[in-house]
Formats: sequence, C-alpha cells, structure tokens
Amino acid sequence: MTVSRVLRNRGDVSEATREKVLEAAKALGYVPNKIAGALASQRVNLVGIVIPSLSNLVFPEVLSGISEELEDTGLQPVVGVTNYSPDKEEAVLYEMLSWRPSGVIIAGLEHTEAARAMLENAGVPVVEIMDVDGAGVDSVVGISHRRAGRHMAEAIVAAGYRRIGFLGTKMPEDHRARKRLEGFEEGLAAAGLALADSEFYQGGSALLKGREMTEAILKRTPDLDFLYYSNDMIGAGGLLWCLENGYDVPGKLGLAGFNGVDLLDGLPRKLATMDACRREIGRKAAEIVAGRPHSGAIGGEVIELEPVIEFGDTIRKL
Amino acid sequence: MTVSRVLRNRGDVSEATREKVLEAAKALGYVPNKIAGALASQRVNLVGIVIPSLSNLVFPEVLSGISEELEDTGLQPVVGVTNYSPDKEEAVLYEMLSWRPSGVIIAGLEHTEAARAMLENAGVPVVEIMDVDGAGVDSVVGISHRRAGRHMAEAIVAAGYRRIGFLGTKMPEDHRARKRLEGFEEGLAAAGLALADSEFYQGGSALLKGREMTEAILKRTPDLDFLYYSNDMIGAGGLLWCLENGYDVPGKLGLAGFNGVDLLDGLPRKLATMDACRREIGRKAAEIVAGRPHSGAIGGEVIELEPVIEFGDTIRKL
DNA sequence: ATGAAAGCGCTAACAA
DNA sequence: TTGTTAGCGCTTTCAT
Repeated sequence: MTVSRVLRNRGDVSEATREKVLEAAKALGYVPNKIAGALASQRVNLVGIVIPSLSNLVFPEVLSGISEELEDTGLQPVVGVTNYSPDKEEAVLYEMLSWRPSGVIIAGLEHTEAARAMLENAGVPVVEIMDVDGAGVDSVVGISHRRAGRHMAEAIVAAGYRRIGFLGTKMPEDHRARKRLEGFEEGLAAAGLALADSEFYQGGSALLKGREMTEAILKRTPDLDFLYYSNDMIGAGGLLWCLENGYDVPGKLGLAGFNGVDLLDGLPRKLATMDACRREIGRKAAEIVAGRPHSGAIGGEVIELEPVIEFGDTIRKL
Repeated sequence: MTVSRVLRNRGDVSEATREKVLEAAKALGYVPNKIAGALASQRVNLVGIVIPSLSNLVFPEVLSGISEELEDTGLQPVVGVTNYSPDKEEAVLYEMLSWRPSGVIIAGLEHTEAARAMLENAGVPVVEIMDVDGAGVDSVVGISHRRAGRHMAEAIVAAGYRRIGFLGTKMPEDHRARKRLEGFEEGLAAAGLALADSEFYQGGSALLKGREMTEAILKRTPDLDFLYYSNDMIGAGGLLWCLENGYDVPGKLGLAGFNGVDLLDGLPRKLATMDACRREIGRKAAEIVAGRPHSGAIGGEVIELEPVIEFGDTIRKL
C-alpha cells in the first residue's frame, strides 16, 4: 500500500500523507521487515565476505577497507570465517548464498570444487581477493604473491646477500604464503642461489615467535646473512632480537618481512617489507560489488595491485 | 512439501525419498532460499554485531571470540561498524533489526535514545559488551573500566610512584577510555595525588605516536616518574623510546598500558598492563545470544569480568 | 495520488 | 509417510 511507497521514497505520494505515515511509523516504533521486503523484491542489501581468519591482522584491515567503501552504498557486510579450512569455506559460502546476497567477496582463488560451482552459479558479482596467481571465477583483486616473493629475492641478491634463510608459518592451506615462498625460491634460483635454511612456526605471539625462530635459525646456521620473514610481526620480533644481541643490521645481516603493517612504524629501525595493499584491496573489491548491481553477465575484471618494496633500515644499500 | 522436510531433517521421511531428494538437490545445485524460509518460520540465524571500529585491534579480537563461539550454533554474525558515531550506530542498528536477527551484540552502554528504544523493543536477546559501568538494556558482558583505572592507579601509587602522567587518545566518544581515565584520577585522588601532566593524540601509527608523545611529555615535565598509557600499542612505543634514551625503567620511570594484547609479547621488556578480556567477552556474549533462543522475556544477566594487573617489567617492586 | 490484489519461496499445520 | 494449503510482510503491477 501507500505506506510502502513513503518509506522507500518511491512513486507519487502527497506531502500530506507522507508526513502522516512517517509520524505514525515513528510513533509505533515501526521497523520494516527486510526479510519480507527482500523476498518480494528479490533484492538483498547484504554482501557476503568470506575470510580465513580474524586474528591475522591482515584480514581486519581488508574488512575495514570493504566496510569503508560500502559505507554509503546501503550494503551491509556479512562476515564468515573459515579458519583456513576449505570445507569450512564451502559451508560458510553455502550458508551465505542461501541469503541471496548482492555480492560475494572471498579471499583466495583456491576453493573446493563445490564452492567454485556455487560461486559460478551465484548470479551476483563475485570478487576473489588478495591473490591474482591463478584463475578466478569472476572478478579478482589482489597482488601476485609469487612475484612479490621473486622481487624480494632479487632485491636481496642485488644488495649482495648470499646466505639466505626463510622464516614462516607452517600452514599448508595458506596459499598466498606458499606462493610467496615459491616465488622467493625462484628468484634465488635465478641467481644461482638456494635457501640456506628455514624455520617454521604455528600459533603463539608472532613477535615472540619471531625472536625464538631467529635465535634458533642463527644458532643452527650462523653464517646466514639474510633472514626473510613471511610476515612483519615475526620479522619485527626477529629485528628486536638481532638488535639486542648485537648483530650488525643491515651490514652483516639483512632482514625483511611482508605486509607493510603500519602498526609497526615506530620500531627502533624500520623493517624492510612490501606493502600488501590490504585496505586498497578491500576498497576495490567493495567497489566492484557495489558498482555492478545485478550484472553477473559482464564477466569479471582482474585488478592486480603492485606491491612496492620498502627498504627501510634492514637491507643495506650497496 | 516433503522436500522441505528432507532438507531440514525434520519429521518422518522415508530413507528412499530422502535420498532421492538429496540427489536431485545436488544435481540441480539447489541452494535453499533462507529469506523465504525466515519469513515463513519467523526465525533468522543471524546475529547483529555492532562495534565502533575494526582498526582498533581490540574489536577484531572480540569478533573473533564471538565468531568462535557461534561456530557450531548455526548462527552467523553480521557486522556493522559505527566509527564511534552515535548516529551511525543508530543507523546501523536500525538496518540490522530490520533483518530480525536472533540477537544483537553491541559495544558499549551509551546509545542514542532511539537506539536504546530499538534495543528494548527488539524482542531478542541483546548483549551490550565491553563495559559494565552503567545501565544495560538487557544482558551486559564486560569489565568495569572505571575500576580498572582505579586499580591501576592504586598499584602505581603502592609501588611508590608520585609524579604520574597520562597519555591517551583524544576521543570524546570512546566512553570506555574516558571511564578508565576517570577511575584512574579517582584512584590518584584517593591517595592525595593528581595527574601531573597528560598528552593526547589521534590517528597515525600507535607505536610511533607512543614514542612521540612520550618524548613530548617528558620534555615538558621531566620529573614524571610514571606514564600511564590508554592502550598497549602506544605504551609499547613509549617503552621502546624510553629504553633507547637510557631511562631507568622501572626504577626511575614506570610504565603501564591497557588491554593485554599478546601481540606485544616479545618486546624487550614486558609492559605492565591489564587484560581487557576481549576474547572472553566475545565468547560469553555469543553464548548468551546462542543460548537464549526466543526468550527476551527472562531479562538480562550482567557478567562482569575481572581484569587482572600484569605487572610485567615496567612497574618496580617495592 | 491512492488502493487492491497477486505473489516472492518457503514453513507449519493439517489432511490423506 | 506424504501431499495440500494457508500464510509470513512486504513489493509490484494494475485499477481506480
């Protein structure tokens, strides 16, 4: 009836009735039922966001970017967390799609077959984020972790380091970290080098783990002249440990992390890193979802962002 | 029809038909429409989460706790961010309630009048989190920031510090930080003391701001013997700065933060802090929402968690 | 400018 | 055990 028109500012309604309706609505504390509305109109202002974790620091930042961009589009994010489990991801996705959201933003390109099929048949914009190394279902926004790793390797080799160690997480399901390491090893191989040693961890405070792993790897292989960390937090832990223990950084020992978390600006030295463009990825993904109302037809765009090496104070200049 | 029964594992269905339906569903890539389901059944498996920010580190942790607890309840979190704006909060809440969620978890006890009214009339469990200093609408899970501040003041005074400075954020809408400071000043007053100086910031990298503010306040008031920071990140920045500049911590200068972020385990010294029980608050809140299916009648419980001072290495022992 | 009526895709109650 | 039917509270279309 008319009420519906007033509350949606649609169609022709006289100013008089309009005010009357608004007043009544307020008096009754009326809150429209979007469920009914969505069912009738076949439109839902929700966007499904599927991410592996909330404790990784990286994902809240992406989320934040998405949330910012969605701010005044009338779209609401619905978040699902997969804990890096493909099966959980499939379940979360199923759950989300059953709400017929206006779009889906999902981390990574690797999904179960069923999940992939769901995404393909969703009939709404799908944006796979964080990673561009592989084939996407629809749109893709991210960086090439493989090339990121490769570039870092090249920069390290160019700076004259030769005995290089890697420190990272033990997470087979973290495809981006895996690709970064693969790219890194490729980069070393191109210079005729290989990893001299490596060390992995899981769980715990990253800063602390960074310390422990750094100590362990340097004890085991004292002639290392560079440590590449799979993220800035463990890198920061390593940096603190090295400084305390009198290592000549970056003279005799270089260090680099990954992500470019500005959380860490303010350390005694600035850790070399690469910005993973997290917030930007979130924004762009949200933009695509918000901007392509009912499409699904047009087919996806692939946006590759370029992470830049920030040398900081832990890679020596030649 | 029968299909509905199969997919919800309800009622009596013969194994034969059951399998046939399941098979057909899979073949067609059928995904049920929860919108229609929700409308018909008046049940919605969504929980609205309203928080001020995602960049604060604290809230992702709470979210994480909620998400964990909701994991196998079949409930999905829907997140809304308010940027510490009461009006935005009201808008976000309105939006959420129009989806008739099974519950609402909202940060803080301070809301606009309209928002409060909505919460009261929501007809589902409402849990206000983080703070217990004030009157809640329904259930409340949190800590007393006022007492947290007071306790910290008492501990500092007991350790013999007398010239105490405060460093915090300039956020009138962050009621919890405000209450903490008020409690802190009360605690000092009870010992016949007052803040000797204070310094506020907004935006930027917290670690870096901590450094800058620490330098500034110590330049301005060199005889300070204690610095109380409103969060651990700026506290950590301050700690690093003090160590680099040769301050005798905790002998001549004590430091303390707030939150107990384990992210920072691994600093050269362990910063004194108080655990804000963030994850636990999330879990408990989710538990309440999940455990009180259709109630709304029973009336809320108030769960006050007790933050404990972790002295670390930056408050001297007498 | 307003009202009336027909669904949206399910669930719940009842009938068979 | 299965099928039938009447809504859930809106939006949309068509009539007034």
